[in-house]
Amino acid sequence: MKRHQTTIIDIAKELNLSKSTVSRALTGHSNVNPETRKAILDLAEKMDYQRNMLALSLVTSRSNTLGIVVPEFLTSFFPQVVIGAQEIASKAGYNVIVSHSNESYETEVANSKVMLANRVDGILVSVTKETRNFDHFKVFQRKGIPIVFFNRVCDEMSVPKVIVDDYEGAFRAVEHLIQTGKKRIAHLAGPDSLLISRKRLNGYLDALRKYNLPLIDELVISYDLTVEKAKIYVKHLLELPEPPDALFAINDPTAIEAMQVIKAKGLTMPEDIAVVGFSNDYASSLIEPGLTTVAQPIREIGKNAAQLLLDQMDREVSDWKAMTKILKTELIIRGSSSRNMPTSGH
Amino acid sequence: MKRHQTTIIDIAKELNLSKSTVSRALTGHSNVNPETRKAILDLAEKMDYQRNMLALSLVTSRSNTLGIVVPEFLTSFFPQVVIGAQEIASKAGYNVIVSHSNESYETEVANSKVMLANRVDGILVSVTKETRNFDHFKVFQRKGIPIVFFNRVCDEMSVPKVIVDDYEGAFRAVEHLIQTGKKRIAHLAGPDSLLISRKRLNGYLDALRKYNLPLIDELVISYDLTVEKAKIYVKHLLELPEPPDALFAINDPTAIEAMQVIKAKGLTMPEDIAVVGFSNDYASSLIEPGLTTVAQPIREIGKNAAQLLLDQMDREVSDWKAMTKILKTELIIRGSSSRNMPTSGH
DNA sequence: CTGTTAGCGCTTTCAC
DNA sequence: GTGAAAGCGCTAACAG
Repeated sequence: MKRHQTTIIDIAKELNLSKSTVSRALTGHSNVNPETRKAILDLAEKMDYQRNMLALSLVTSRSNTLGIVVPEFLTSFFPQVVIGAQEIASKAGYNVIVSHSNESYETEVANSKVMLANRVDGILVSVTKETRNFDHFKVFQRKGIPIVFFNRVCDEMSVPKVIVDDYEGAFRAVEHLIQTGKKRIAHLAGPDSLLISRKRLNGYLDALRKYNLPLIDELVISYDLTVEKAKIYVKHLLELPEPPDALFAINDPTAIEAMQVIKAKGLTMPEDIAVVGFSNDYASSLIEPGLTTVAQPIREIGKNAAQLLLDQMDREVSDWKAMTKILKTELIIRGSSSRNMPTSGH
Repeated sequence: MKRHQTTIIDIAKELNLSKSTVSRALTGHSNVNPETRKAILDLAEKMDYQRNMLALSLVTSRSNTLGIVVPEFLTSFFPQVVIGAQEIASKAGYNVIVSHSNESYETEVANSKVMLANRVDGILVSVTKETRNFDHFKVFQRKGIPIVFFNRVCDEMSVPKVIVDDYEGAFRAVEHLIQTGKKRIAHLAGPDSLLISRKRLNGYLDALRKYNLPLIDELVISYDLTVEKAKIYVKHLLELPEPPDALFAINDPTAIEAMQVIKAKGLTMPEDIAVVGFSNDYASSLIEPGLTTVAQPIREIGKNAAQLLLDQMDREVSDWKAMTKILKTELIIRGSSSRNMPTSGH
């Protein structure tokens, strides 16, 4: 199905001009006779002319496109980051192409190749839970294409990163549980491959330590972030001879799954067991009781990451700085951990 | 910042071959000496060669890219549609570029131009609530680029569309409310510009009619789908001299906002007022009581739309059929409209 | 099996 | 002010 789109040559022929002149008029160069320019612009409009960015990119060797590679698109987190990033990108005249990897390493590798093949001028990345090898991203560095990680970052690459104070946030969350009198605090952690899992785990551990609570091995479980496993492990925890009296979950979706299981068992929150999540997803304020959680500035993460990327692109490769931007979190206390709080609401 | 990416010429020079041979080896053509091929493939790998899709697209005049234009990215609806569409697209070897318009007509027009400039081979569109003029999409038709609408479709364009049985779904929802004994059923409708608003409104009206309930004008309100307005109108409804005993909302986010207002007023659901939404968003099962809602097969919408688009691309322009695919909805009854139902849960 | 050539649509010197 | 020509990276005839 061969279609023909209007080109500058079509316009040039129609007006008996050279394509150079048409190009100049269309791109707003100065050296064009005002009348010629007007004729060109009018005809272009009339013929639905739309500049071919592919050809432009080929000649300028910049695509004016940023790539975003995210691990999933199911929870509201990544779409929101994308909104933030897109806002900054389009202000700077860049288009954005997004790909999600469905938490699959293979797909992530394939997606990164698509970004390369489409000659993105830079990429924003948050890796899958399976990703342990980062060669497919190191290629970008070798080629001199700026890369910025956010949220789920690659520890071994020296590039800019945008994260939140995961350790601090986790510490405060667990401290809060301790201060409400909880003693057997469980932690449903993420996979060890993710830095955020390890950081949040460390926050948990240090909070216990600071308040001289013993670390109870059976109360700390790393899992793969799937809904099914979350359910299984929460059930397991609740059926222990000495079940936990509180649960700190790696993120809100996990915490919410936990709450469902807890409710189904007929236990009450926060008395029987208190729950704290991480992120402050939209659902956290809707569920009953409201979910206490460590709020992250999600859209800001996207904005900061995009800005950092744009900053790199203005610089020489040698000038790239591997700075890590750490955004603040805020503990939001709701009914899942505190009886004095509104049971739900915004 | 001028970077140089490996090209087939680099490989050709290194191996003392012509770029044609390199091209043939890389694209898997048959007529290449196995040894030469291996040498080429190995070197390409070693040099991080990545085919330049921009150049390819220029010569083949197909970009192997589908565009998706959605009105917003905040609710889970559109990201889920994108997941479905992307699944089908990538199976067929197409990349996807997504743009959201933030419910702004201006942005939508700009986004459609970006799609054109990037020479997408087809687009999937759901329009903003502001869109009343469709010229920016008609250009695609004129250029012979297939276009498929979904969810928020353009009524005046004769192209394939994927929707759900909005009328039917709304009718069943309202019928359900009537059957639980409700008599003063309000409807918080969407803007009149959207076909889905009108269809759902008609379902509402016909249900009233069928059961001989009077249409009470003050109970039907069209609004702009913003959170703030939802709150204001729900409050208004509740403060009427004769407030409604049920509310059918255009979609789940609206219904959920309504529920917050109702709870804040200390009213109980479903006794004081029953609520029904549309979509079955994730949050609907979490909120307390669970939200009765008309479930749509969200991901299927994306899959069907993408498939319809691919079908067009295999055909001559003259063969395009403007068929409308209507997917089934299902009424999911939860605690917001029925006391016998579980208060929440999946 | 491999090389040569033309051309996709555009910008950009360099002339005139 | 405008045109001619080169070239971005690649594929696809057409030769050999």
